[in-house]
Amino acid sequence: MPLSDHAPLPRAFFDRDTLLVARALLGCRLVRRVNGELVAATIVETEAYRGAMDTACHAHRRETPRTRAMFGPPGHAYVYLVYGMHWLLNIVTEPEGSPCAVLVRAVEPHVNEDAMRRLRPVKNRELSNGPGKLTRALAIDKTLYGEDMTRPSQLWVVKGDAPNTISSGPRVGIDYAAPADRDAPWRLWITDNPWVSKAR
DNA sequence: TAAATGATGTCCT
DNA sequence: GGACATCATTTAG
Repeated sequence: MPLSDHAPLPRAFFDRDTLLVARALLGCRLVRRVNGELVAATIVETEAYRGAMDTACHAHRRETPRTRAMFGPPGHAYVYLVYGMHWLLNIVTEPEGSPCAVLVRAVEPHVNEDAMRRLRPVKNRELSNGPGKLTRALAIDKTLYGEDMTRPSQLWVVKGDAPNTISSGPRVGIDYAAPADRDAPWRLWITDNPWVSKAR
């Protein structure tokens, strides 16, 4: 890949309405440098978590040590553990003080799929068709909490091919949220992409 | 200090 | 379709 393809998306890209960023991220490439190797995967599914007013968002009550990154400037990673075993990757959006983020729910291998398979040795699309699966395949965990993803050091995002069609629906696994937030179609995916996670 | 609870994945039937 | 693994974080007491 030419060097220009490695230029990270700038902070301004993330400093916008979260739903807009969640859309714009589809087709972009998540780039990871691990063990001296470069790996890239296309983002095919995202979810928008829209801050204090969104009862599905971890930051809707107040700032806590865990959610600190979401209150900070856009373009940083918000990584956390769910169910005691899975790391999930979010990218912080909107200005500092507005605790919003986009959850990356599924990716399609693009460059160096072998490295991903070594990190997560499973068959076919099981590799990265889910939020906890892709973090395993890209070696993303707590050590990347708060990482500045606008710098090409360990984890960043580069422009990709814009998808033809985008589909949307309710977010997954947020039964605890208020009905209006549960129903909001803030889960976005590339229509018909086979790497999209299975809906509940 | 203690208890409840997940922005999930895997294995079993 | 359902059970359950597994633990950091949060919230209650």
